[in-house]
Amino acid sequence: MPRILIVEDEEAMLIGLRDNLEFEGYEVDTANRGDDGFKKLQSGSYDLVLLDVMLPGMSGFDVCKKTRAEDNDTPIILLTARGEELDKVLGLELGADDYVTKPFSLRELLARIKVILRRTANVKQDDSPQRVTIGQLQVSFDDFEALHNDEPVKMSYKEFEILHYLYRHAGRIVSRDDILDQVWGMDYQPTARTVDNFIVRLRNKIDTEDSQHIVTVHGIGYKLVL
Amino acid sequence: MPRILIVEDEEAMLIGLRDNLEFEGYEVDTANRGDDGFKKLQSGSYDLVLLDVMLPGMSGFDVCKKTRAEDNDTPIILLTARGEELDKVLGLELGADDYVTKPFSLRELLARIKVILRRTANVKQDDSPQRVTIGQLQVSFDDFEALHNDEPVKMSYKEFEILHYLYRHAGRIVSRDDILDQVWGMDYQPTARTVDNFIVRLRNKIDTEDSQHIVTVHGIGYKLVL
DNA sequence: ACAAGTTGTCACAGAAATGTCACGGGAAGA
DNA sequence: TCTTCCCGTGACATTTCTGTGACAACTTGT
Repeated sequence: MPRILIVEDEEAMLIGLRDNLEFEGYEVDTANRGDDGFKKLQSGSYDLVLLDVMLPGMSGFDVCKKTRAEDNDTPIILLTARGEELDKVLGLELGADDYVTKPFSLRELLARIKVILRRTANVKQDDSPQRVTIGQLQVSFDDFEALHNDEPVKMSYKEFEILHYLYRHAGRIVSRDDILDQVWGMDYQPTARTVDNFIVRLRNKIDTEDSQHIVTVHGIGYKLVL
Repeated sequence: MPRILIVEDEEAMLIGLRDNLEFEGYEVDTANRGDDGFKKLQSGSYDLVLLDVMLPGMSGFDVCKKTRAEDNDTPIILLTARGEELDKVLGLELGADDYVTKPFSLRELLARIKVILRRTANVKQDDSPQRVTIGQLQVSFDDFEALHNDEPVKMSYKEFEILHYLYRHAGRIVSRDDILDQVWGMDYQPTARTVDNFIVRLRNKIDTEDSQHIVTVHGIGYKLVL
């Protein structure tokens, strides 16, 4: 099911949206500050974002612009209050995909979400697989391929899985247990030491002498910095 | 460079689109009435049309329908306003290839244009000779023929099928199960080992010592590299 | 600076996946 | 019926991947 991020500071609205979207079967994540939302967006792991304009930390407009500036194409629906600078939105310069004006009907919002998800689903099919840059590697998680200067780099399935997990949570700290649960599953789990070993292998392929992308957070876990 | 026709009555939008598309290197022609646009389309000399829905003279919907009725396959992207009968568009019954909802981001529109042009470019290529080069072989999937230095190489039906499947997904990884499902069908399926055997046979015919075209991706499947 | 706890690194062995081969059954054609 | 060609299988060799333990190097708090 598609993953949706809601960035909204008004508690009641946030909860209302979350519950309804979850009821519709979407996976929902939330943020109540603009800057937090932006960070979460950087992970690139959402299929769509509902973005309030008036936000503490960073305005929805800015989140939108900065996201696009990073070549992040995650579809964005802006939630604007009546009278807010609609011109900006309409002027196309922001890079948002759609917007709704508060107060809006839930059915209308849901319809728009569906339309956009459907549209992007099509685009994704046609488009070549997503390529992301991590350190000195160009990685495509879709077809398990990693390139360094257009030369393929060997990576095992587990290495891809771990890197993918780190990537989806880029910028955030993940514990060894998180990784074990996600990649190995709750049932069978090797030593926590095993994770370190994979980290070493990944580092050898990703990091260079002058740039560390997989950072150790002593006592807690690891963090992927893009 | 591809030729694009813009049919749009709103002056500002028309000019904005035209300038941007020209900047991207497209050849652009314009019309500001539905009936004019339709006439220009009849010449069949465009690679793509951006078609507004709300138009004087003839609606975009009608232009779309009549164009298709004339067996004219020029790709059409509809420019719809919010709230317009999206259902119709979505139902594809009109024969449009895609649509964007105003307000749309320019980057999105450009992306869609590229996708469609690429798609149709491929189709055109497919009409021409059906002989492809895979490794040291010249293969024609239509007449089940494989040549190596103009000498026919024996290949069984199943070998062709598997190679064809790999070829259609060239560059992407296909699992043994994918191959089994596609070539043998969901019902009867031999051992996964069987696939390996065919891979060996194909490799003997395709690969040379210095160039591997059928690559194994450990733990996942195989990938054909052209 | 020291001790205690964490993490980095390495080589190795068992496990799992793949490569390869030869053989038997079966279908199509002679 | 006999031959020939494909196909699928199983056994075995080979390659690749995983997980572990040992030890070095590093952090942290005292």
